Amino acid sequence: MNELSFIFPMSFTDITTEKKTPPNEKYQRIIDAAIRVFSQKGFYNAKVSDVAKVAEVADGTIYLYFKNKDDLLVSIFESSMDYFFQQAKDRMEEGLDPSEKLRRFIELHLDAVQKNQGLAQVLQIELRSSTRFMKEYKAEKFFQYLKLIEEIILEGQARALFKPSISAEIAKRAIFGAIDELALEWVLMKKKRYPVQEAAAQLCEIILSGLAAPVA
Amino acid sequence: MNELSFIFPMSFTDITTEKKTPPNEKYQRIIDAAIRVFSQKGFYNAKVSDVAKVAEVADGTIYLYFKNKDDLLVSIFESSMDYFFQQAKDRMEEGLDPSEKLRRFIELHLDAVQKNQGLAQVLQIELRSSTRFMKEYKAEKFFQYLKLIEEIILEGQARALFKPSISAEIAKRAIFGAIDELALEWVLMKKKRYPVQEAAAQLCEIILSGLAAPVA
Amino acid sequence: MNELSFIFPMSFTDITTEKKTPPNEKYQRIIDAAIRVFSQKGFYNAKVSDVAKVAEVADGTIYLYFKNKDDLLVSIFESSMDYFFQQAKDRMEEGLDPSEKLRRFIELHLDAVQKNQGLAQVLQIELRSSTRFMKEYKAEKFFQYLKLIEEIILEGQARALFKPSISAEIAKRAIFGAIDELALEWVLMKKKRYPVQEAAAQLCEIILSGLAAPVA
Amino acid sequence: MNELSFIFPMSFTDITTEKKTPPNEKYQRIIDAAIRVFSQKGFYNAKVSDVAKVAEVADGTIYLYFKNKDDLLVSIFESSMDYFFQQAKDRMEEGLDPSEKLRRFIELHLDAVQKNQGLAQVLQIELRSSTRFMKEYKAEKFFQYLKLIEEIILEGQARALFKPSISAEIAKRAIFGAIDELALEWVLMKKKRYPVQEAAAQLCEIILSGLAAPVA
DNA sequence: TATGAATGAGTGTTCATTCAT
DNA sequence: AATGAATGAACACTCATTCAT
Repeated sequence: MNELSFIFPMSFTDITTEKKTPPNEKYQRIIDAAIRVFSQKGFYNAKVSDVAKVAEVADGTIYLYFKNKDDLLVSIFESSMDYFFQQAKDRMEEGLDPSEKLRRFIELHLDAVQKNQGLAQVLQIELRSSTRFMKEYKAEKFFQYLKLIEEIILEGQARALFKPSISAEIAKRAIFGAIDELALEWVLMKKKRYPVQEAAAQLCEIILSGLAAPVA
Repeated sequence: MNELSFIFPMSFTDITTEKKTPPNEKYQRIIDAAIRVFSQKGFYNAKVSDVAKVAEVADGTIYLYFKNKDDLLVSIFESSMDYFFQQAKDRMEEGLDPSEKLRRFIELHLDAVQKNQGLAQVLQIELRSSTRFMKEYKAEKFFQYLKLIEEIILEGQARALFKPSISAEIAKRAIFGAIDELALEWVLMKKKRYPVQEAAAQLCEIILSGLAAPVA
Repeated sequence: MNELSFIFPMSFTDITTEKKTPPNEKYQRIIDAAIRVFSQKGFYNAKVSDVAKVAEVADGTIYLYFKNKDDLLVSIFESSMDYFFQQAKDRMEEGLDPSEKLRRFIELHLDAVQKNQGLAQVLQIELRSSTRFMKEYKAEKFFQYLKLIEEIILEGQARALFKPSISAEIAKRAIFGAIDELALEWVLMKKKRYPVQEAAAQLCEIILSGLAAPVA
Repeated sequence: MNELSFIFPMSFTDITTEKKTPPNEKYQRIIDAAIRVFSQKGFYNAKVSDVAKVAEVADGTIYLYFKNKDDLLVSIFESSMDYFFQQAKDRMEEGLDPSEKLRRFIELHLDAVQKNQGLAQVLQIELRSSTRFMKEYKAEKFFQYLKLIEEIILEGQARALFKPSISAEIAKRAIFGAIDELALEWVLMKKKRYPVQEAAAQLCEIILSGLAAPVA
C-alpha cells in the first residue's frame, strides 16, 4: 500500500502506461521510499542509497527500474499527475457549472495535498528546484493540468458567466500559483492553524467573484 | 553597475546595514556574478569557482565576503528584499486607497522581476529548492513581505472596502502565490507573449474584484 | 603477503577481532599501502589518493574500510600493537627471570622494528606527530605496552632482584623512551653502522645493571 | 619578556647570530606566539594567521622575519638549543666528575622542560612530526646535543669510571630517548603526579649505575 | 617596515552509477 | 532479477604566501 494508493483506491500501476519496466511491487516500494526520503531530506541532499535502504532494496536495484536519480523524481511527478487527472475527470462531471467545476478543482488539489503531504512537498519544492525540470524538461503533464483550468475559464466566458476581459492564459497561471502556494504553506505548517478546506473556501471566495461577470 | 542598481538608482550599500563586511565593490561583483551564474545553471549545479570566474575574483576571495556557498544565496535574497521594501515604501504612500496600494504592490513586484530576470529566477527557483531555506531558515524577510499584503487587506476591511469574510492570513498567501507564479512563467518564457504589465493588470482585475465588498 | 605477516607467520586476521569490517584482502592491501606511503612521505604530506594508487584501489574504496585518513593511521597502530602483544606473550613465558624477560622484551621490540622498518617509522614519527593521538586519543594500546614493562619491574622488585628504590612508573617510561629512540635512529640510518641486536644488547647492559639490586 | 628569557636571564638575541634579520622585539613576539600556538594546536593545525594574531602582527609581517612556516619551527628549535648549550656550558664546569656532569645534564634538560612546557611540547612533538626535520634537515644542533652526552661517557670510560663495554654512540641515544620520553610524559600529564626532579633522580639512578664500572 | 586583502593550488571526502556475481 | 562492493569524477573550502599600498 503506497502513499498514493491511499488517495485513490485504484492501483497506481493501472494508469501509468508509458514506462518500459512494468511497475510492479518493487517499483512501488522504491517510489514510495523516494517520496518519503525526498520530502524529508530534499532531493539534492537525499542519497540514492537512502532511498534503497527505506525501500529495502539494494542500491543497484533502483537502476533496474529508473534510469537515474532524476528519473525517480520525474516518475514521481508523472504518476502523481496521472492520478490527479483521473480524479479530476471523476469529480468534475460534464454539465456542472464552471464555477462549481473550478471550486471542485481547487478542493481536489488541496484535498490531495492534505492526503499526501510528503508527496506534495516533493512536487512543490524539489521539482521546482531543478533547472532541468523547469527549463529543459517539457513538463507536458503540468501543461495538461493548466489546461484543465483554462478550459473551465473559457467555458465560463463562453457562457457569459465569467468576465470576457480576463485572459484565460494568464488567469490559469495565477490560479495555479495561488493554489500551489496555499498548499505549500499548509504542508509546511507544523501546527495546522486551519484545515485545508478552509484555504480552499477562501481561495474560491476570491477567485470566483474575481472571475464572475458583473450582474447587469 | 550591478543588476540591482539597475532597478534602483540609489546605491546598494546605502540600505543594507546588517552585514558585517560592508558591501564594497568586490562584494557587489560577487553578488552579481552569483545571480548570473545561479540563474543560468541553478544553485546546485553552479560551482563556486564559476561564480569566481564571472566575478573575476579568485575562488578564495568569495570566502572573504561570504561564509559559504549557501550564504551567497541567502545574501542575495536578503539584499534583494531590502531593496524591495525600500521601493514599496516609496511607491505606496499613506493615504492611498487599499485597492490602489495593492495594485501598486503587484505592479512593483512584477516590474522588479522584469528589470531583473536573473535575480528573479534565483529567488524563485533556487531559493525555494533548499529544504534549509524553506523549513529551517526563518525567512524573516519573506514574512515581512507577506505582512505588507496583509496590512493592505486589513486596511481595506477596516474601511469596509474589502469583504470582511476574507481571511487576510490566507489571502496574502494566495496573492503572493499568484504573483510569484506569473512572475516565474514570464521570466522563463523565451519569447514574451505579453508584457509583465499585462500580467499585473490581469491579476489585479481578478484579485481586486475578488476582494471588493459587494456594493449595497 | 603483507608487511606484518612477514614478521608473524600467523594470519593478521586471526587476532584483530574488534574491527567491524573484517579485515579482508582489500583491507590489507590498503593498510600495507598506507604504511609504505606514510613512511615515505609522512602522514601529513601523503595524499589519500597516493595510498589508493599504491593499493591499486579507487580512492573511494578506502572509505569503505576506514572512516577517514586519521582512522587509517589509528588502524595501523592498533593492529600493530595487537601483533606485538601476541608475540610478547609467546616469547616471555612464565617462570622466566625478570631480567631475562626484560631482555627478551627489548629484543622483541627491536627485532620487530628491523623486520618492518616502514611500519616502525610510521608508528614512531607520524603517530606522535598528531596532537590528536598524543593528547586526545586515549592510546589504550600504548598503555598496555607500558604495563608489560611495569609488570616485569614490579616482579623483579618483588623478588628482590631489582632495586626497590626504582619507581616502576617512571622507569617504564624511561625504558620505552630509550628503546624507541634507538629504534628510530636505527631505522632512519641510511647505512647501518651496527645491527639492531647490538643496540638491544647495549641497552640491556645499561638497563639491567641499572635496575639490578646491589649484591650484598 | 618571552618564554625563553624566563629560563635564561640573558637576552635571546645575544646568542643567535646566524640569522640575517637581526632578531628584534617583533621577531621575539612572533617566536613566542608561535611556541604558544604550536604547542596548543600542533604545528600542522596551526595557521600562520593564528600566530600573527597572537603576536599582534599582520600576517605578512611574519614573512619579513621568517622564510616560511617551517622556518618558524626550525628557528624555535635552533634558538632553544642555543640557549640550552649556553646553560649546559655554565652548569657543567670542567673538573666535575663524569657522573656528576651527566646528572647535571639530565637535570638541566628536565628543568628547562618544566620551565617552558609549551616550548617543550613543540620541540618534542611537532619537530619530530615532520619528515623534513627528521630525514632531510640536518639537525646539526641535535647532534651537538648528543655529542655532549657522548663526551661525558667517553670521559667516564677514559677515567675507568664507566664500563668500557658500553658504546658511547649507542648509549647517548638511549639516554636522550629516556630523557625525552620522561619529559614528554611529564609535560602532557594534566595533574602532575610527581615533580620533574623526581623523574631526573630516578633516571640518574638507573643510568648512572647502569654505566658505572663494576667495583673491583 | 608593516599591512592585510587577495590569491589559487591543493585535497579529503561524497555519492551516483556500474557490473561481476 | 537482484545485489552491493567498487569506482572515480567532482567540488567546496582552506590557508600559506604574495604584493600593492
